[in-house]
Order: sequence, then structure tokens, then C-alpha cells
Amino acid sequence: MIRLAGITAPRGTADILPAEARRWQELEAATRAVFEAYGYGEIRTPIFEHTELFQRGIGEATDVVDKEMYTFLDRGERSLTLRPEGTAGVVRAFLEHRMDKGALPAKLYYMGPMFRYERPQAGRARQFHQLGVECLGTQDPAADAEMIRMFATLLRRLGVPDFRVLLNSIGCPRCRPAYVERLRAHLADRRESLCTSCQERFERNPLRLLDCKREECRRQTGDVPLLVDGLCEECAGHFAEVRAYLKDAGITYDMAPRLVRGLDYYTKTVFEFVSADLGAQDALGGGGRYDGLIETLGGPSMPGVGFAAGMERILLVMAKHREAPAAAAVDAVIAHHGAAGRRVAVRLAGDWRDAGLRVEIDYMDRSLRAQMKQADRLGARVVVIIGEDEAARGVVRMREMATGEEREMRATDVQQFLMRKGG
RNA sequence: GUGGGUGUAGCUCAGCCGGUUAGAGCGCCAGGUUGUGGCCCUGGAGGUCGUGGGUUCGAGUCCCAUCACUCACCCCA
Repeated sequence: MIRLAGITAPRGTADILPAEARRWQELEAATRAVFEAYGYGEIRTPIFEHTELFQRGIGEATDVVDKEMYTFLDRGERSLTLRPEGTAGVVRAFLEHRMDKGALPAKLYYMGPMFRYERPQAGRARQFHQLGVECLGTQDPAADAEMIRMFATLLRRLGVPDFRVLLNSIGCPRCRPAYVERLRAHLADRRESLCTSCQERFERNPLRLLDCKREECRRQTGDVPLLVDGLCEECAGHFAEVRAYLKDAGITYDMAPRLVRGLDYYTKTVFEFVSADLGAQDALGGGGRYDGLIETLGGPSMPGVGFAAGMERILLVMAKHREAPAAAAVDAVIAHHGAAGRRVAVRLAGDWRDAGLRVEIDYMDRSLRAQMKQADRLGARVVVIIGEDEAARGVVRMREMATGEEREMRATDVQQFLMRKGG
């Protein structure tokens, strides 16, 4: 079925063909409109970064860093990594360009490809695309709520009907260690009955014990103390304010006391948007506060919040509820016949296109009949016919496809007609 | 990394217990109208039956391996 000397797109990557690209453009346009209304400016950072950035930023113990990165040595022996997520690079750029010294908060958004080495499945690829937002330099709970509201607005604008917002707070370096100890103590005697990966989590990353999906583990951890109940005063107060802002915004959400995100940098507020229209990979997007990240990456102690969403996943849900946008209407097909006719047709097509009209012309030396068929398929408003006869007399025949009405005109009059109606 | 499902024309698929030139619909191209679309009719192009090995007189069909796609675990967007 596929030859090409055996060369195909690499596993987990996909080509986006024009019909599909129109959906992407729609998503991208809506994203820019919403984010810019909220005062965010686009930032474009490199596709690859020094490996160390992700190791330090995301955390060595995370699956993403531990086993999913595309890491390679370049010819200068530098260890580089295709970015697996957007936040680390944005924060790096923020620091590198001394934005921490400028007006705060810095409000940035991005869209683009990310890379993770995983087994592909529904809603998961090795090269995938994320859109995301970072608000750097403020600890205002209004910023946390703003993230959630922006994403909800975007989804609604895109016609994504049913999504749920899951919300939790995972505390800060002041309250989390104590909680983790309580969690460990609580589970210490039943450690053996947890699944093997949870036994490992017990050591490396105990918070992750909370969101294991296995039946046995759920049962074992069912009565465990909850993070939200163990927050310090500051975190609890912050969280209450976030919830109040969400209420004011009319955003309904579900408390998800077991929601823990897989990247180490999160603190306090974490959230996830999920959709029942997706498969097992049901998260449309997620994010939260990361008050320690900027400092971890060598900057000042400075808070931040952000979120990222999977563009393919949003598109997947959109496709279930909406038709793809149609291709731009063709204003005219210029059908030609004979060498002289072709000569005039090619010139006119170019002139009209430069004037902003969408004009098609046959390149395959097809019969007039075939050119008409093609025009019909393209949904052309008019067909302009130029044969030897018309070319010689300096006129064209214009046929309106909807009515079949046809008359002889001067080319300039046809152009005017099209531009007036095409407005 | 582990498990399930699927690989036959550009697309969607059929191909019975292994048997002779591998089919359909759609799409594409051409013609029916030597300069006129949609509908209709006729014809045509297009297939290493994912790949490699094996069983057999004979394999698209059975067996093994491998690759790809897909779904799930895991993880996450």
C-alpha cells in the first residue's frame, strides 16, 4: 500500500492536509482572539532546548523526563531535547530576556508542536500540538481563575459543548511535605497490597498514589487523608479565593481532591479540563500554579500560573460536533480553448488573482466540458470561457453557474462584476 | 515497555470449507455533446492482496515472524 522506498511519516506523527488544516486555522484564530482579548502576547520559543532545562524544570522523577523525551547530542556534543511541553521554554525565555525586571505580570501565550516518545493511541501522538498560556510574576488568585475562564471561553467559542473542569489544590513546599508524611504513614502497613508502580511511587512521588486508576489501589487508598484538608493557611486562603472568582465568573467545576499533575513544578491550584467525547486520553488541557519554577530555573523567587491544552484533542471533539469549514468560494473558473484562448486566460487569471479574486484555471489541457465539470465541483460562481474566437475579438463569455445565464462581455467588466459581488 | 484488534485499488470495503484472468461502490480520467456543469449512460486507468519465511500440487485465504495502523494499559495535552 505504501511504497515510496519505504519512507513514511515517522510513527506517531501526522501530515495535516488542506481540508484538515482549515480546522486548525479556525482553532488558531479563535485561540489568538481569546488570548489577546485577555491581554496575552504570543511568544515563540525554540522547538529544542538544552536537555537540562527540562530535567530541572519538569523534574527528573516524572515519566515525561524519565522515559518520554527525544534527547540527542548535536555535532557540538551538546545534549538537546525536543520540547515535551511549553512552560519550561517560556520561563527560560522570560528569564533570558530579563522580563522579570520588566512590567509584571508577563502574559504570554504560545502554540506549537511538542514531542514525547510514547505509544500512539487515540488523542496521543509523538509529535502533537499544544496551545498554552503563562502568567508570570503574580500570585493573585484572580490569575489562577483567569486561566480557567480563558480556556472555558475558548472551548465555548469553538463549539465544544460538554467539558468538565476538575479542580484541586496540591499545596506548597510549606504544607505538602507534612501531608506526604501523613499519607505515607497512613499507607505504610498496606504498602504490599499496592500495585508495583504504586510501591515505587510510595518512595519517589507519593502524591501520585492518589490518582492510580487500579481497582486494588483505589480501594487501599480510599480512606486516605486528602490534600485539600491539609493545606496551610496561605494555600487554603488562596484556594478559597480562586473558587470565589470562579463562582463569580459563573464557571462550574468539580472538586477533584485526587487530581495530581504529572509535572513536578505545580503548587497550589491545579486543574484539568476533560471531555467525554475523547477516549481514554480524556484531558483537553490542564494546568495550574507553579510558584517555584522560576526560581528552580535560576531566576528570582517569583510565582506563575499557566495551562496548556492539546490542540489535536480539541479538534477531535470539535469534529464530533461541527462540520469542517468549507474551502474559500471560487469566484471564477476561466475555461479556455486553443492556444490563443489559453494565452488570454492565463493572463486574466493572474490579473484577477492579484486583484484579490479567487480564480481557477485548467492546467491539464482538458476539454471545455471537463473544465465545466471541474468548475461545478469547485462551486465556482461563474465560468469565463475564452476560445480562439473570443480571444481574437477581445471578449469573453461569462456564464453564471447558478442560473446558466451566459453572455458575452469585456474582461474588465467581468472583473468589475466579480469584485462588486464578491465584496 | 505490555496486551487486544486490523492490514486486499486513491477512499470505504467484499473475497464462502485454500483452487484457475482478485471484485464492488465512491473517487479519478475519457467519451456520449468535434465550444458548455450538476442527473444519466458507456468505457478506461489504477492492485508487489503490508513485508519476509513456511505448509501445500496450488496461498489474498492456513502457520510463524516482522513492520505499520488502531484501541487499551501506563502516562498525559
